[in-house]
Amino acid sequence: MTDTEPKWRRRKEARPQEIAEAALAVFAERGFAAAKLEEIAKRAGVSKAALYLYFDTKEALFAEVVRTAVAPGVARVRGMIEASELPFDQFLQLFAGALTANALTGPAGGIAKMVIGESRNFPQLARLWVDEIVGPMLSALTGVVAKAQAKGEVRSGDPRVYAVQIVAPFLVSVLWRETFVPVGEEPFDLQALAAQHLATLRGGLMERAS
Amino acid sequence: MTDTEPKWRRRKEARPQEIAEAALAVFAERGFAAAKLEEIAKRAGVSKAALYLYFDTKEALFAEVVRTAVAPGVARVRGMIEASELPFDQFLQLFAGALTANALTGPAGGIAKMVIGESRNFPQLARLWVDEIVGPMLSALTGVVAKAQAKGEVRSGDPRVYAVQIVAPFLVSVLWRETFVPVGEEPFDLQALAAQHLATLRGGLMERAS
Amino acid sequence: MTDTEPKWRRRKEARPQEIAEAALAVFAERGFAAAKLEEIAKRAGVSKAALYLYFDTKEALFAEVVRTAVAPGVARVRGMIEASELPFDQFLQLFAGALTANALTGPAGGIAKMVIGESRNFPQLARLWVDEIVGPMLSALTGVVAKAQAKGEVRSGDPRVYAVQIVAPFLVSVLWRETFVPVGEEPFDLQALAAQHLATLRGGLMERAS
Amino acid sequence: MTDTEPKWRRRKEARPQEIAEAALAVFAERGFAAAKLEEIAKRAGVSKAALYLYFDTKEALFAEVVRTAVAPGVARVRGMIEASELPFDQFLQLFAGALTANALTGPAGGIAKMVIGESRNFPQLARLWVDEIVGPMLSALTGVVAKAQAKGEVRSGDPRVYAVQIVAPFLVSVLWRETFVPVGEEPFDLQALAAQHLATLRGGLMERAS
DNA sequence: CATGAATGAGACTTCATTCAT
DNA sequence: GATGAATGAAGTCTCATTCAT
Repeated sequence: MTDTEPKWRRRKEARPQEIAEAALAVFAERGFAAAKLEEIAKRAGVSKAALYLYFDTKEALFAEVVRTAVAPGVARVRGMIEASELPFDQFLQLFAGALTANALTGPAGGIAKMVIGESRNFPQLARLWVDEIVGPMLSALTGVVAKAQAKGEVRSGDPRVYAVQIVAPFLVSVLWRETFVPVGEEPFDLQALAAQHLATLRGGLMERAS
Repeated sequence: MTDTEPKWRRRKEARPQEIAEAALAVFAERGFAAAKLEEIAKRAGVSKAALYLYFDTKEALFAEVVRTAVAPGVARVRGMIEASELPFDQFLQLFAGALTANALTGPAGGIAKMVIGESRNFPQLARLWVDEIVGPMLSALTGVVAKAQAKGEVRSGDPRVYAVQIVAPFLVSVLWRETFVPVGEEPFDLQALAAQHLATLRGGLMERAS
Repeated sequence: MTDTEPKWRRRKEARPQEIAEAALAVFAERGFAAAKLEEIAKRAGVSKAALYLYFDTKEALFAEVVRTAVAPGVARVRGMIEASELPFDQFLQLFAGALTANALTGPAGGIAKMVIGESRNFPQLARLWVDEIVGPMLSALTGVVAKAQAKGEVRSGDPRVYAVQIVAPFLVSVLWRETFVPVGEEPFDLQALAAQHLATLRGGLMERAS
Repeated sequence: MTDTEPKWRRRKEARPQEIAEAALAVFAERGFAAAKLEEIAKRAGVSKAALYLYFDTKEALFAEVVRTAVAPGVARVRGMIEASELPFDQFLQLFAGALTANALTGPAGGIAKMVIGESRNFPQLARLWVDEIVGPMLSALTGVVAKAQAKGEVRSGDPRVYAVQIVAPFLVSVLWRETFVPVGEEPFDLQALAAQHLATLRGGLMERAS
């Protein structure tokens, strides 16, 4: 009745969220099969059995967690698409800035690992990602490129390939961070990489032949 | 008398290779934890127990398989390094051609998945790969870029980042093939991608500002 | 409503004890290697997996069980030592009485078998027993004998050997019970053996040469 | 044809004997279940498969080995029985001497361990030993004691118990050697033990009360 | 709601035993 | 006769999942 409970006690309503976060972390680190519910429970500060109050199976928890992690990304993609009215050069800058800000902080790396690593074991997962995230993102980007081509801002060529060229270095450096930084390798400075990448996209890698 | 199908055949020399190949396939598909020795054995056409005649543990089999898959790659990297005396433009062409030829056929995608997916669970594996493959490859490429910069062939900028920019689209399209093609997505045409990527590297993505 | 026999019952406090007892019995009968966890579990009325809630490995269970069986013995040895102020003759009687009472009822025989049979495979076990049980017991007995020698109650001679002479028949008859009685041999009547043994110790086996 | 073979090459006829010896050693050290055929084969210098040329199963090998180890003992027991016409005092001396000489060198300790440790798993083994060795030996000794009692050389009392009293210290010190000496304990000097034991049997442990 | 206790299914691994050479 | 190669059966151990409190 009265508020005799210590103030730091977590709210019941927060539980599913806390569990999902713990699960995301563990799945991202270990992969699906090697992740133990026990560890997830411990990190979430609950008992193993409690997980089943909120999720039916390990698989359901996994799917839910990955799906949930998608939501913010989706919104951001939509934003990018809307920004596509800008001149292409400015668009790129905006886009790179968004990627940098997000990829730096967020759990994107861990999620990417999971999707890559478990796609064969969970085709639904791959599908979900294609449908909800990667596909839209890639089409949007492709569309922007195509539009820019129409406006004469971008050279001719397969716009889908251009899209990959734009995104790939960011993805690779995030995977690098997840894979090799833990064993002592130098991470990439995303900020610097973004700047240099933009410059290259603008003018090529090589000195003007002239 | 007639060929009465013996229960098993003696093939000491062939077996380890056969097992390693089966293991590579299964590990690449499932990841370490989800791979079952039973399936590896079945694909190799031997009993589970036979695996232990050639490998001490599942982990040892995994490590060995991933390590072995490295060898051809190492040789190729060496080749690239030697090619570094060429004009940078020609070098790029050669390099892209080599990647294309190899990444198209080989098990590179599956191996990449394994390394990315299991690096947290097997840090030794990540180390091995950094030390033996990725590290040398990246340094070699970085070195070539730096040399080209000294000769005025390449713009100023962090050569390590340039190296990533060069390689990233190839890596991403291989991961795409492993991850999303199995669920019905269109693969990338590496050949075409290579051509367009080289063009972009040469002159930038965008139309000359004039 | 009625007592619908739940699949299992919660008995946190009782379980470890129950398991330990079952394990002791099975180990004593079969030895370490031949003992199957399945049988231990069945006798304890739990599943195989439940054993691992209380013990980390089969080996740990074995060690723990043997170690635990030690405790009462230790106390008894201490008691004997305190009794050492008695005249030697009375001491012997007390000692034999204690051995008889214990060796008759307890699991001593089974434990002895285990220690003897598994000492090579588990040197730690042999050490534990020497340090905690056999060593102290033997030294205590040796000390009592030596003291009695000093008081002129016992003939000259190696007191450690006297200690063995005193104990050996009891040990042998317990081993006999464990080894040959199950195949139909007559057991020894410990009570009678104790009486006759004491008499012999007092006056020798042979008629006075006169 | 000609004797070009190195002279140290083992004869085929020696094989079974060599295998049996190796097996005895391994069984004595490890017990039946923990003994690995691989180790036995290695010690005998043959392949695992070769064991099956001479013995049908592991169990058969075990039984055979233990049975074989019996033979010399049987002969010795017969000898003792024949010596039973001697005055009891001299008989004891002879008997103790024989035990000492044999128990010191032979594999008796290991065999005793095996019989004790595996009697529950191999009741036939226990039976065999009772029937062939322990039983005859004990009856013989009991008989000698009884005869000596009839001649007034030995006090009244259960002759079977006397037999145990006579033998027990020897048995215990051999078990001690097998069990605790490997972990660093001092062995008993059988010679000295024999002497002191005989003295005790003659005149008791204690100073004449008078 | 929450959890400690329990379990069944399944994985890796070992080993006595057999087969083809 | 001898052996290297192979296997089936079995054992230890793990873990997602469920029950009783």
